[in-house]
Amino acid sequence: MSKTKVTLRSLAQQLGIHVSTVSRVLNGSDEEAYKAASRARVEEIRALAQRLGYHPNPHAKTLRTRHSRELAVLVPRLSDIVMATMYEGIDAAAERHGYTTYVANTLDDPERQRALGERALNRQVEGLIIADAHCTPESSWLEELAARDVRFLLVVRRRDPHLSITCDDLEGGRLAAEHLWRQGHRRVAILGGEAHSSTGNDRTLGFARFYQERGCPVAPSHILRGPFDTETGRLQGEHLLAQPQRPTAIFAVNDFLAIGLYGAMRQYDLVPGQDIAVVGYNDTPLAAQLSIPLTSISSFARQQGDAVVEAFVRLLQGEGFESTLIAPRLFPRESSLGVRVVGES
Amino acid sequence: MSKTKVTLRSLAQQLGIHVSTVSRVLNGSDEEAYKAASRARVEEIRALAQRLGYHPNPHAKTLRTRHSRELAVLVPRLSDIVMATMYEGIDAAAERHGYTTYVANTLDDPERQRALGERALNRQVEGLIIADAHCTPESSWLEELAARDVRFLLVVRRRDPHLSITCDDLEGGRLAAEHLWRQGHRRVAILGGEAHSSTGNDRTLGFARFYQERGCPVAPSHILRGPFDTETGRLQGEHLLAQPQRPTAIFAVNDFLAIGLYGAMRQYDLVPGQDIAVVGYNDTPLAAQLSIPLTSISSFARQQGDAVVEAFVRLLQGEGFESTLIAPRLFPRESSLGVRVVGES
DNA sequence: ACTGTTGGGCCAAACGTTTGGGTAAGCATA
DNA sequence: TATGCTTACCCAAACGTTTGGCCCAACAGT
Repeated sequence: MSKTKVTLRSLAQQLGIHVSTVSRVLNGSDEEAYKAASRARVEEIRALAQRLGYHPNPHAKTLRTRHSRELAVLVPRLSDIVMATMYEGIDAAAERHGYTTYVANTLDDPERQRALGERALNRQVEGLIIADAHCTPESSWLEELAARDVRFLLVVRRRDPHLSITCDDLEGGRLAAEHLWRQGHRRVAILGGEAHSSTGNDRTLGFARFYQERGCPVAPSHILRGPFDTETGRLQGEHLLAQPQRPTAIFAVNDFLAIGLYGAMRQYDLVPGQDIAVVGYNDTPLAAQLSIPLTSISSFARQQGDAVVEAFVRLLQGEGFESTLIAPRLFPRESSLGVRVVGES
Repeated sequence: MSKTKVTLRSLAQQLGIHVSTVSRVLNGSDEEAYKAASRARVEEIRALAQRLGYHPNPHAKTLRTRHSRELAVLVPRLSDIVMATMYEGIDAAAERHGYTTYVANTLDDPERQRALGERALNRQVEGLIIADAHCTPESSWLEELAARDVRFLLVVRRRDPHLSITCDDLEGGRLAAEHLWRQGHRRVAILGGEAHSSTGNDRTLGFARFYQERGCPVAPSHILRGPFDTETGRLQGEHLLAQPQRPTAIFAVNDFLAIGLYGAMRQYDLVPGQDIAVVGYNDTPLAAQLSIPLTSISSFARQQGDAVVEAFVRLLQGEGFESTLIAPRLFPRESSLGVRVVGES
């Protein structure tokens, strides 16, 4: 095939016309094209480009126009199914809009976050999509970015006042609480996740507030914080179950914590949904497929990814934008139904 | 801060020297640098670059050198934990070598695979890492690539004779078989995954061959093929369990199939590891954390990702390379231990 | 006949690098 | 004194685009 690269110049040469004409024809609208060349020429140019399989060199284009049509995405880690799913949404939406994306694993480490973010910026990306923001102020990187007029958008995790697209996690926590409250659970516990993440905080807070408002606050000793993983779920589960006054229901702010909790319960010969009600979060594909299907709250990760890109292209086009909350939804399943609540109530 | 972009030229201007000198100093070795400028100058240039935070424009660099130091990675989907984990390995290794990677979800669709791969090539990436190869010849894209001298490497899934880095899945299947055979299982079944993927095929084949060689071939009706997901695992599990002569052990070629199988078993009031032995594959983090921990075979996905990048940089440096198999390893857990095998044996 | 206007282009600079050649000054050597 | 070798640079072209101007011919209007 094309022994030699097919470029704007090579096309122009073959047609005996100037490269600028070819350029205008090939990347403008019809209108632009017909302004630059006659009808016949336009046809001719397009046909040749088609036949030879011309593709503009994106680096040259970027160099010239200073627009790379690239976005960088920062995630804690891609092997987290929620992040991966969210990123799929980003990827698909970016593709629709002709953007390419880089993704970087920051391991939730502020230093790596900064380093990788800056590297992306040096690579001339047009903006940053940040999915690993910490709501605790260990780092002022986001503020610096804002001051430097770098365009960025937060997703999944928020940190006000920066623009973000997130699930309404306060509402999600409330949903979980309401679900359990309705079934009579009064002694409940929360596996609350990392304190630096708004997801863990908001879900915990939304849940706790619901019970609080009904005069039945969640015992502080029943609110556990820690990493978002299965191992932690097991550990914290063991801890809770060892207590004299066991909770009758446990809300885990993500499904992995819930799965770990399942494991802990099994050690105590307790059955989720039978002895203790369990509610998870994120509605991971696994939730519905576990032996005992897990009640979970969907945060619509894919949609979040989609939405953040949509927001970004609007932003890049100079349109305004405000932080957005996506409504969560609870999917009730066996793990939280049918627990007979006994005792004081 | 840097109101204006800091470029080679801007540096040169401030020092009153020529841009080429700055270039040579800034990106060559010490040797190169000292050949291009005096000791004092070198210091001066480096200091200024440092102070102003100079970063070369990668697009200009690529345009000029025709080397983008970018790799594209094609995966079926990133929300598959195995792929995500493998990609983390790629990402880390690429970072070490100063390469950047793009990743694209091809949804295991040959057309998308081709389209996204070609798009990456048009973006001037230096090579393709392909993790979604089909071993069935619906598409001859790989052969075309080879004919065009495009550099690419397969990972996770192989398709001979193209170069690949994969887990030794035949051996993995054998490992599973040996494990179950030793515990007396003679009536076994396989959830074999997609027929277009070498992973499913090799694991199935390795397993079946082991039993075959011992005069106890796996019944064809006990070898089920289909998608790699949990839903399929449940369906195929239900199918197997409904048969009059139930298998006493089931090998699922990935953990998701196994988890689906758990669900099916529960419907029949059968307990994994007690009534039927189950072995999965990939040793997903979840496997060990399930209520009934799942015996699984690690394919060391992360290492595969790491290795494929290492291989790629060697390849790009013109060094030779041969397809490599990574040894799998079986992690025995509760799901496959302690099943009393009764009946003819 | 003179003055616009428009259609159909061409020209050249610029984006930020890299790199194969200079070249002038200074010094040693023959 | 002529020659050669260093040292420390400079020059210019090239990578593939985009884009603000410029230009010439043909035509319309007055």
